[in-house]
Amino acid sequence: MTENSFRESGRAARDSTASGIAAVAALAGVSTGTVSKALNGTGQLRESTRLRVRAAAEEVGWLPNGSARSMRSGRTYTVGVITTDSYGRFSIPILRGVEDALGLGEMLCFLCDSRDDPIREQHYVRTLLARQVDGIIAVGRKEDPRIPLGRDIPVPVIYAFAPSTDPEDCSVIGDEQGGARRAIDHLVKTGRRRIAHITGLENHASAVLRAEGFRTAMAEHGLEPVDGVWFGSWSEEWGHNGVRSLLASSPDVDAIFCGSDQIARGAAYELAALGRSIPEDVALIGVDNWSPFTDGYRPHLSSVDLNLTTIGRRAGEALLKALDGRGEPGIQTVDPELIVRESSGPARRRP
Amino acid sequence: MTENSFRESGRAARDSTASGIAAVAALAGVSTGTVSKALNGTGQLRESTRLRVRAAAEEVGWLPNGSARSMRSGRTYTVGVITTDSYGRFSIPILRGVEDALGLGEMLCFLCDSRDDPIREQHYVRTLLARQVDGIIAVGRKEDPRIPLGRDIPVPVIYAFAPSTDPEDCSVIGDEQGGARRAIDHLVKTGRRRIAHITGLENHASAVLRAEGFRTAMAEHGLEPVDGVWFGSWSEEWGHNGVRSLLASSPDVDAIFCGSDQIARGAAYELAALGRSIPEDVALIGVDNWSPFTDGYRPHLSSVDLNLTTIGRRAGEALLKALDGRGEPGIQTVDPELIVRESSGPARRRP
DNA sequence: TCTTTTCCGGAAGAGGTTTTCCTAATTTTC
DNA sequence: GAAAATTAGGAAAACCTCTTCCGGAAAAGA
Repeated sequence: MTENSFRESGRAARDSTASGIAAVAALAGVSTGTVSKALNGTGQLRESTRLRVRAAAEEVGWLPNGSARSMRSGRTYTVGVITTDSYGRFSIPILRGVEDALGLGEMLCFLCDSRDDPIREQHYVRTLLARQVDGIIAVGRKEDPRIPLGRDIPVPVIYAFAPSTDPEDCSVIGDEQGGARRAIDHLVKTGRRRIAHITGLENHASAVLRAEGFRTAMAEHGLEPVDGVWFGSWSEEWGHNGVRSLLASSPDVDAIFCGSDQIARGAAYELAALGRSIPEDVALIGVDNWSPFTDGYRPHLSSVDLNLTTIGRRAGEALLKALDGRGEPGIQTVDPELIVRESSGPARRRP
Repeated sequence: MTENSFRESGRAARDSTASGIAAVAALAGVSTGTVSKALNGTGQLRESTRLRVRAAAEEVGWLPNGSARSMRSGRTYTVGVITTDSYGRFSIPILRGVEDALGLGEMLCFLCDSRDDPIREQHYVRTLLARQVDGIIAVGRKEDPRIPLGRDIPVPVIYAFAPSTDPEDCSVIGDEQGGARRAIDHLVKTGRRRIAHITGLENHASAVLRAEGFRTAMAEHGLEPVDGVWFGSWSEEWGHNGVRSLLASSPDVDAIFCGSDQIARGAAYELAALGRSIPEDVALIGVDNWSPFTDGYRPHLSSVDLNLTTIGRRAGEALLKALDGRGEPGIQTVDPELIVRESSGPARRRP
């Protein structure tokens, strides 16, 4: 160090206006090429040189210039995430998973909210491509399949939650039917037989798939659904109204599988108001595992967690794979999980 | 057009491997500089040339290379958004506002979730700076002031929701006290006198500020708070418990200002269970205007909306200003709004 | 001491765009 | 029809980093 100080100060003074790697080079008394090698651990350098350069970089507070790097490497280590939902409740955990997966690759996300507007979406696709993103993840809000982002997109595209209608695309989605099956299996295993299903909008794939899963699982256990399937809306209020109607027509129901935690919360309050205790008289299971509702009040609600964060993580991983040339088309499903809480506890022993 | 076709095809053939602007230049039979001018509307060009170049760009599907552009201009038209919250309920609307503001400037957001971990936060700051972001927006989850992102950050930083402790920084926050005042004013104006306040954690600035606003507003109306301020947690369950305790000690309360919609929803159910009707016996107002809770069931809840989206928009605008050299340090507050719904409707006429 | 090998580090170019300067071509003016 | 004025478009540099190719110096071997 000391024997170099003359050279260092000399160069530094001579070239003190340089910025970026050149400033580091000047301070360390080496060429820019050497700095690059020292900082990236490439090339053949004396250890002392490497250390000297590192120290110089530290001193001038050097940070790599991403633009310059991308221009050379052709990669930006950046992905675009387009969500059709205004980053609603579903996009958020998915985003988190995406970030988890991409963070490992030192990648950053551009977040774009298309607000379900095709014009905005196309605009974002162009903007993202102009910024040379390495890939794009399209996050949906519903399970309903969606039209692909576009033809001839020169980077990999992964669809999360809402799959692409093109089977050649890569999509990562939740397993709605599996979730319903887990709920029903659990209810049956804990002794319930008169099971009803109150769920959301009939024109949502999520509701339809859950209902299918419900019917299939019931059939497998040799059970008949109580009063078919009650479609309504995704609101807490529908939980109240649905339960009221249900109990009026089938007062002997002993379990209700609800299409969402909001519906389940409404159902819980209404059951209490009608004098049924949970879980002794009626067991309750929701979907989403959304804590403001599952843990809002007693009893805490059992719920099917679609593992949205995992969906996001898988989508991120799929993208990394695709960037690595190992992309696999097709639809990948993520296993849901049943979170058991008080509302599906043991039934009152039949008298 | 026709008289140029020879030249065009000649150049195109000779240089068909070129990419980017060069490919367009070859196809249009002009130089790259001319293409740049034609596409950007700069320089002195014949209209026919401009059109020819545009057509060529269209034909080869040209998109500008963001990296190259940034390298020349020094601007990336990119901002980093660091949220301390896992993009929770508060960050989301703020983000939306940010995007609204920045979209006008054709800017894109890098979204980073620091998860309240200072190490992660510093990591993201470095990463963002390395990517040459034009600015950074730090989004908080609570109103509690936060330590600045760092010293010597070479780009403007705007703090949203959680202000910076350094008054020289630029922060955009909500007006908690103003929100409380609006709620109380409305209650008093509609004839309520025995008003209580049930709110969240005592060590959250949000709760403390709302409580202060509550006390001040009450004093201004010459009223005494019923039973002081009930601090608890931010949960629906606390709404139940708080109301139960409150009614036990002060059964003549005629309005409750709740620190959140979740608390208010719990309060609503408990009041109903105790035989008080809303709003005839007791009026109810929450904070957040979070529709799953305000519109969850009857009665729909009145609520103070802190206008988070506006906070985000203002933050974005402040950043654009700062980039324009017109940045203003200090704390900027955004006006809240009281959304009146059924729960604060007219009281039962006193017998 | 001279040759061969090994090791360090420098010079230069590429990547895509914008911009400045400058020349050539066209139009205007007398 | 020639000189002046204006306009159109080309050439090259700059932005910053990484990488390839090479030359020079030191070390090792003869």
